[in-house]
Amino acid sequence: RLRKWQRRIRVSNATERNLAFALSELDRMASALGLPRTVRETAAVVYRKAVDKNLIRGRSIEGVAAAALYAACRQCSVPRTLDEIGEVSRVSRKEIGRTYRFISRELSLKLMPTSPIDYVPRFCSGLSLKGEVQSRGVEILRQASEKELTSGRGPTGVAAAAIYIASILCGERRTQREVADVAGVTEVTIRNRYKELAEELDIEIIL
Amino acid sequence: MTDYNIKIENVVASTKLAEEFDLTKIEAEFEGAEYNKQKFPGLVYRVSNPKAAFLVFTSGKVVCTGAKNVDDVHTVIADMAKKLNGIGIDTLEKPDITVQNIVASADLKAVLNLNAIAIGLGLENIEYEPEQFPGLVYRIDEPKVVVLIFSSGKLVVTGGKSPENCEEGVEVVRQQLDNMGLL
DNA sequence: AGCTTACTTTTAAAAGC
DNA sequence: GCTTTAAAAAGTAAGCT
Repeated sequence: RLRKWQRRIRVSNATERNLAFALSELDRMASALGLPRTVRETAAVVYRKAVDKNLIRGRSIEGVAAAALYAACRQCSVPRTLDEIGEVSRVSRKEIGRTYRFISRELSLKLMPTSPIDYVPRFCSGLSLKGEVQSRGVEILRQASEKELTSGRGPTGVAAAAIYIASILCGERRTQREVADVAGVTEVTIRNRYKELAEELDIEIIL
Repeated sequence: MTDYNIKIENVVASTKLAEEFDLTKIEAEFEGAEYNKQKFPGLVYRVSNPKAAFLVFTSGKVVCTGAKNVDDVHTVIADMAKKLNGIGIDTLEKPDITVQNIVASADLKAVLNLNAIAIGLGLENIEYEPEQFPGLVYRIDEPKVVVLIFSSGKLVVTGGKSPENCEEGVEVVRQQLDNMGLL
């Protein structure tokens, strides 16, 4: 029947229109965050899976798109915090977080919590620090992890503290404020974390 | 030796003390009572000795929270009924008091590796987002409680209906961590 | 730098939006 | 889903001196 076909076409149009909108949203947010094409493609895959499983019902396209992007960043080891995703989305950080938990569970993404190490390259380049400092920072984080100094602490804060220490050890000192601004944490957090790392890992910091 | 310092921190209970309440009258008679219908449909009233907070509704139902143990809940609710009677409001004779939730804290006395625990318990069974909150969230089916696990070894058990539920919850977590060699 | 206050998470009930 | 209550855990944040 003609009606039936018209309805299918209408649904199809709506579905395609929604998908197109979601993909443009992913592109817009990814561009604003300076994310590489691979991450956008990963996010698109996550979003399509969510659509295929009818996970959009009762949720906004923008919310699911933001959550898919958040998940994709983590899958690609180039994490952005919920706050950062929230800054380029119309949806609140709280809604993105709740949607992320939902699709993460429904799609069995099984993502490990974000590692502080994955933030090192981005933070270091934001501070114009060379590969040597990055390596130092990563090494400090590995030792910190072995000594149980990262459990329960914010990944960005620990990463920032490790970079702060590494920059000093490499003779390319960055101030706590500079590191704090790039990492999106307060100077107080850098101070608390770096003091703990320096003491527990026996690192001498001479200012 | 099996000293996990399990301590009940909060008990939430509900009951029906009357068929209906005139919250405006109670607000006028009880010192410190707060009632803003547009803000929240219940009247808020705090008491001490034992310390607790009440949410009183026009339906005659009441929510009691903040008590440190189940006995205190009964004591405070009985006191509340007396106070209501004191201002000329009749209350039901034998109110059915239901404990709805108990929050307890405990200490496994061991530093924990939350990443290892996340993998051990199964990423699909837990929630651990250190960027958001330092505790790992573990939902147990039997007893049906939620346990927050911290790297310090401290625990928070919530959702239980009885002190026993909380103790069982701690034991379940302790045993699972022990079996995985993470304690 | 420190102190204080406050928000993050979890849980449950109540009545209404 | 939100609103309101209380409470612990530990990390982070913000305001004030």
